Amino acid sequence: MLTQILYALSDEVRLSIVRQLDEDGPATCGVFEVDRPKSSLSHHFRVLRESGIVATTRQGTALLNALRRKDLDARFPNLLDAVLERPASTARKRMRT
Amino acid sequence: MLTQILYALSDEVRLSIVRQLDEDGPATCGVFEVDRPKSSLSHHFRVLRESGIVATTRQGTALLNALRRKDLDARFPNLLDAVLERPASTARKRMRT
DNA sequence: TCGATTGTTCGAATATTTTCGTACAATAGT
DNA sequence: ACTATTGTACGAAAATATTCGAACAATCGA
Repeated sequence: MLTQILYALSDEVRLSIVRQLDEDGPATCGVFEVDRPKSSLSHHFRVLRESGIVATTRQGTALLNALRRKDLDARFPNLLDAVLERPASTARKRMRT
Repeated sequence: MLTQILYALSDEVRLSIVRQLDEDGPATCGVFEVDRPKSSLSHHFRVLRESGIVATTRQGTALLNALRRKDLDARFPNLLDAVLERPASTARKRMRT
């Protein structure tokens, strides 16, 4: 649901997580530069997961979080790019750095 | 602030107001098809106003609300169109339609 | 000025979110 | 099996938002 996505993105902590995921690619919860205890972070990741913005998969003992860019772009074209203040993506492929 | 805009748009009542403003143009508070008492509506309009999404001007005894499309597009390109699920406006003049 | 129209403001109840400590669960390595 | 590493789940307190009735304010027309 759109409002659920907008709500998830309307929090500075969660938005900063999404920005970092967009810039650096999938990452485990621990690496995020957010000044919060892990139980708080876990809550924010849950909100991101339940709104469909992030997908989480287990990677050994850690959990890897990835931005669901394709799903989001398919359902709400340009929304993620607009929120991330990037030019609208024209289905262009990202290159490895 | 971006999060403030996203928050304002993350409520069904406010989003429906924004959609109606987008489709029908500026309107007074009374005309909106929202099942809420006026004090509740007033609250939602305040949130929309304070986030910079809507501008309100007095028009006789009523208040006219207008979507601040230009300001929004200037500061957060494509955001409003993406939220309204419309194709991104190119804001470019074209010879062909 | 009176009365009708249109919204805002106030205040308090309700609901929802955020926060964070503690306990718990899953996995990996030794 | 034991231990360390990563997160989740729970629960309760604090912070925010929503809701709505009632009172108030601004404007207009007669």
